[in-house]
Amino acid sequence: MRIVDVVVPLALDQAYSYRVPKDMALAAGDVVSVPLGQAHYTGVVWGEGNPRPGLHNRLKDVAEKLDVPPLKDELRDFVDWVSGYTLGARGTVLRMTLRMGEHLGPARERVGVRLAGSPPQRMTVARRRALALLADGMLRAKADAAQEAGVSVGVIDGLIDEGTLETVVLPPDPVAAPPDPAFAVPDLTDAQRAAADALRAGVHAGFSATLIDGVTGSGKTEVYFEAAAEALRAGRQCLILMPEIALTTQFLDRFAARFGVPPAEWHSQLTPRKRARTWRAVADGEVKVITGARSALFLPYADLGLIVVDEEHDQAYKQEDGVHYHARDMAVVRASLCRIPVILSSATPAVESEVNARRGRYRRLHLPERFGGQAMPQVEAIDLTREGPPRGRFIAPRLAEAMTVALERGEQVLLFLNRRGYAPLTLCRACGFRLACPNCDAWLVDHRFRRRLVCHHCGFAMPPPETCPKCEAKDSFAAVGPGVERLHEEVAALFPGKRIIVLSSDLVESTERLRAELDQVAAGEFDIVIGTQLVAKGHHFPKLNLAGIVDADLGLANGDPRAAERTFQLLHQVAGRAGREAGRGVAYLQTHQPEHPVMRALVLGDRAAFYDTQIEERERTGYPPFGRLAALIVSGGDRHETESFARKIAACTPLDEAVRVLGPAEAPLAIVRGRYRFRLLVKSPRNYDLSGYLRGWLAEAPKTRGTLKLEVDVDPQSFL
DNA sequence: AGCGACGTATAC
DNA sequence: TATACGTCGCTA
Repeated sequence: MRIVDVVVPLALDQAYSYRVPKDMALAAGDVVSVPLGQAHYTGVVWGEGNPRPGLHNRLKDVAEKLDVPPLKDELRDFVDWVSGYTLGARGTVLRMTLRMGEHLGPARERVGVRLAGSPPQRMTVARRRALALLADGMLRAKADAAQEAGVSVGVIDGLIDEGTLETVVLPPDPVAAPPDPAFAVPDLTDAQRAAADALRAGVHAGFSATLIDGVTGSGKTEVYFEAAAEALRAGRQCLILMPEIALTTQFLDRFAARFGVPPAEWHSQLTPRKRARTWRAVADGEVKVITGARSALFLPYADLGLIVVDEEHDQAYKQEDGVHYHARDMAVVRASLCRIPVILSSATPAVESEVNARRGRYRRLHLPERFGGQAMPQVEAIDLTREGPPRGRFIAPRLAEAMTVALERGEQVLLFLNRRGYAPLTLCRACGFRLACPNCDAWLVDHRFRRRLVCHHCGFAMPPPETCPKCEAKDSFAAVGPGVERLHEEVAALFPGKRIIVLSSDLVESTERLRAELDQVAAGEFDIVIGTQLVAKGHHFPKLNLAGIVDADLGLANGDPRAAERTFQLLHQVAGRAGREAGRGVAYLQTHQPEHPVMRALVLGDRAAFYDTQIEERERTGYPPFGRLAALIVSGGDRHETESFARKIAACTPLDEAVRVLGPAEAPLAIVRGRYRFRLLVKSPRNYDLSGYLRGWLAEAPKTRGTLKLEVDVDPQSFL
């Protein structure tokens, strides 16, 4: 009797062994259904059976082999690798590749209709409309026909019953039509062509990692599209990772302009059916190009030939719950296991990527100028200590002046403030009491549009109180600091009659609505755009020449060594929104510290010097990539219990001269959702098996019980 | 004793 | 992830 090891998508590291029924042919990678406890699970054959002694007589049989292409060796190796590196259970990692739901059966049959017989006995207005549409004799999907004719499907069904229309079974519509690499071959600049040639050659040369580095508008996308085209010509699949897939209409349009059709999409908002069909189409090799969020990295590609990581510096690539992984780094790992090229693209690379490029571990392709020879916007600092706005207002006179000029010219203005709501803090003028979240270690943010005080960490919300909860003073609250809503108030007063829109994630009703609003902005239907982070990314506004950054210091407030890098990346991106088309753009930075390296780098346009300072600092302090870091986060409902558990973990730290363990310390946000958080930081040299060290440690450490939870974050984004 | 609530160990 | 099975407190 043959026995195989099967990994099931549960929080388990081990594979379980099953007997193989005589008439079932199984090989490693096959997707199977196995009995486990009371239920059946979809699992994957990992190899020949290796049951622990004593289990032999208790083994169950594999129930069924599913009709799905087997997971390739390279994908199983990837699952093993990610699990080993992140310390996430192998079953948990496998679950990310099996996220196709229960709709894997044959695609739902679609019914097409076309004109067949004589007109119906009884003619109605709706029937006439439907027949007018179908008079051409063309075959149409039933639902499409109903929609196009403006009638309900019931009308079509009625005509089918009468014999006026006949039905035809349609093949399931493909998840995505095949992109055509020859559809619209672009004219490239010399620099772009050189870069594209290098990437094209790389497509046939096994593993390589390339950083495309060029300012916003320098045509990085066009360049990596040529690499994708080459992969397509070779008949292979291409994955394009994006930080946030839901907001990328413009990207889909650009792709369609180059390849004739939009790419297939993969993200968390797909419907279950679409998700299952896409999964299958990827596994069958039917889908050639997938653009997706980080989870697309775990799909079962039939023949993956290229991975692109767009905006590789973006924080959204770091998954912070469940398995903690960084999709950019894992993309490099997957490319290496598959022996294919990976392309990282950014105008402001992560310091880690910059160092890899400087060391020669990544090849660097530099695109020096904006497409069409346009300059980057000129950036000017406004020193808030010397020329700030009057108290209670947030737009400095010089910025207001520039806005007036731009608006008179009929141009658009962008004001960027990375803070939702009206004001980040509400305090009582009488007693100084600050309104805080009952569940978190955070202030309540005043959202006046919604008439609510909201906690941004747990979602707690309450109506604004009439009196101070502490001293009971009436009408004593004062809003402190600006949010986009408060900025809107000020802008409306300064520029009466101008069309203003506030774009902020909490005001977004739906993705479609947001897409529509962004399109309206692009079409020039608004004069002033006030936005949070949302507006920094990838939207192209042709009439926008002036960007005002209301509080450039915002991201620098906490002492994280990565804060400067983050702020630089974000502000650079916002400034890049200005003047992409109409001419030379200008960006104003309102700051209290114009001499800060971030502000100097932006004003002088000296990116290299900024990276020099960051790299020098990381090297001096031994932070990544010059040393390695892991965080252990202990959380629990009781403060004392949580802290003492964190201490117990710290107490069994294995001795190793190379490793330093700091803490436990209260996490930067000590209480979230009523849970207390303590954090241990583990620092090791660069070439050190930190995952192995952590595994050894946690095997000896006490196990969590009750509400206690221990999370492991290898390569945490926050260095605090 | 008998019952439900709750927390934890286990699944091949 | 789902469930069995233990412990515990309560009622009668």
